[in-house]
Amino acid sequence: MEPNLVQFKKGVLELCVMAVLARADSYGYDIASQLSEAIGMGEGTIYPLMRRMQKDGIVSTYFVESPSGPPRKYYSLTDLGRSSLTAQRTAWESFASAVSALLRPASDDAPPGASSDQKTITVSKAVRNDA
Amino acid sequence: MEPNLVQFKKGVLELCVMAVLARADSYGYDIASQLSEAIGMGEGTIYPLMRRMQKDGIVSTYFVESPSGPPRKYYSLTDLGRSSLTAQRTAWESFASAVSALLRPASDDAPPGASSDQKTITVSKAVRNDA
DNA sequence: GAAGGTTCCTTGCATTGCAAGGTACCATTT
DNA sequence: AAATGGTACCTTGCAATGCAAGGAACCTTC
Repeated sequence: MEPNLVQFKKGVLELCVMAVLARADSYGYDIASQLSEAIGMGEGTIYPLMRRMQKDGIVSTYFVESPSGPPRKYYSLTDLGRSSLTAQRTAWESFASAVSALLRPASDDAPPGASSDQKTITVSKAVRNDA
Repeated sequence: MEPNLVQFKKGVLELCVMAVLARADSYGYDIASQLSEAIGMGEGTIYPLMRRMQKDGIVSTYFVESPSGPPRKYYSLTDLGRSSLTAQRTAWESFASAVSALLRPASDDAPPGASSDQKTITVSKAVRNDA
């Protein structure tokens, strides 16, 4: 994954982790692998993240022996985690659509109920004298 | 805007600023106002950001007198800025669609050409003993 | 001249993703 | 049995960066 995605990844990680766990319980190394493929998350990121989420009551943990290494620490979404997922998913969707709206070039940004401040600046003829 | 969006805002700001400037040149205070409405960006954020972008050759600046305050420092996308916008827009779209894919619950995540590692973990019967 | 909006700016704080490094378990190879 | 390499856990330090809070200057209105 190109390194210039770095800037986008911030903060959505928790949401992605919750999404992964909503499908099935999983353990750190595997979550990291999945999210490394999907959005380029590094492994070093997952453990602090998971600890934070556990501290916040989003996930609970249990151990399961691994056939190929140290015991796996599985994470499971709590009820709080599930409701947090719902909330954050909504927040993400609204955020993403706001960004998409910004991204589309036309100026049809006056959907029904717009605030109608005197927000039209009309840069008319700005004299340039930049370097 | 709810404070729990904070986590999503990171890093996309530059893209949003470029999108705003692609429509029309603008000045810090106004960009901040627009993005404050759209995605909840704080004013204190814009000035370091703009300086960074100028240093990186993404924008150039020129001053225009204001009828209602100190002179406005207008920002204009450079050619580099325009191509950067294109690139980052693409990156954003692919990132956003990756997150959306994660977010949709079904497990149809094996599109043509999947890597086919032994990636199927099947949590089968994990014995829970969490606290 | 006080108040308040506009417009620029800075400093300090806190969050947090990442790279790099470390430990340990297990199986296979030499 | 030593070495290798994959799995799986973890930590430390760095760097980026969004924000709140504060400040200064310009302007208009009361």
